Amino acid sequence: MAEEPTGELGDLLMRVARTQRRRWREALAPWDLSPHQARALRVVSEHDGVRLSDLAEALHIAPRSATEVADGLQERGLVERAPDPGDRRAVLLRPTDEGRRVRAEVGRARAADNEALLARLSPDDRATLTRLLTALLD
Amino acid sequence: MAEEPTGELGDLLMRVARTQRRRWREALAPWDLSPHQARALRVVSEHDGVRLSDLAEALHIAPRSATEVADGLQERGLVERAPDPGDRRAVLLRPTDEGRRVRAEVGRARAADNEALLARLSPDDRATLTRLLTALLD
DNA sequence: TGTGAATACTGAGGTTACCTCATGGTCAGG
DNA sequence: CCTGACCATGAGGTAACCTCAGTATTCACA
Repeated sequence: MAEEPTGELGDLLMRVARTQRRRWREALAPWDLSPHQARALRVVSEHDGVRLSDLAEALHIAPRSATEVADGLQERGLVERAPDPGDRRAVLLRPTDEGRRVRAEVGRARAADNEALLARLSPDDRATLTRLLTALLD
Repeated sequence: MAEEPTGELGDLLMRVARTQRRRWREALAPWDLSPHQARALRVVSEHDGVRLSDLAEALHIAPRSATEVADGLQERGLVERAPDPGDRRAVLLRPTDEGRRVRAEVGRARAADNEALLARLSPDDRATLTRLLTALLD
């Protein structure tokens, strides 16, 4: 039972996305990070001082779940928790040096992965694709 | 913490896919089916007489997990199990009348959903998008 | 033609990544 | 200074996967 032929354009889009997601997951394997963790590391690294609740919002998950994502990154020594000086209820997440290093490596891997996917498109085609996809996002 | 600006083309693609996946999940809500179950119902309806192992392959999951997907559809009365006359180890899945009806409804909903997504693209743009996405699939 | 290896399904039990609800500490407006 | 909202997290639950083992059956072939 092989793949069915590509029917709708929507199907096609989902298939490309699925392929890319799989590639991305594989590219992430050397660091033993889930896509979600990698994204969280990026958010934390970019904002330097991120509340758990903000992380939850960025990741579109419940605040309680952000605690667990942060736990995972903290166990690996990639982020650390610090009290928010302006609000003693809150906890701020910051990248460790190791976290910054890993995040840079992962960023490079992601760029390379992206480039590999798009290698077969001309610059014109890429611009066109960007235009069309942007149009689909409202 | 709002959405970050769209950086890479790969990001853009994933965002469109994610939006579409969410829309699709919502469109499926009236039938209380997961995307996976809907896909399984489609596979079963199209082939009339599908082994569990074939379903597993079509869904890219372990055979054991296909049993559970089938259980879910059977509980809802959408498919039924029957012994394979040609191999007494195997079980064949068939849609019930209700299953066929639901699958048709879901198919219409999916088509409408797809159409809604693509409404803002001209026919030319759709053809172009199809070409570009196909190129990305090797 | 009997027999060992392979195959089909499923029970048992584990993992992951989410969730809700409850709790203790903190903030802020009246 | 008090009441209601808000922050993070413990406790506990669920859905959708997985592996491993077991039973029934088929198949290859000596």
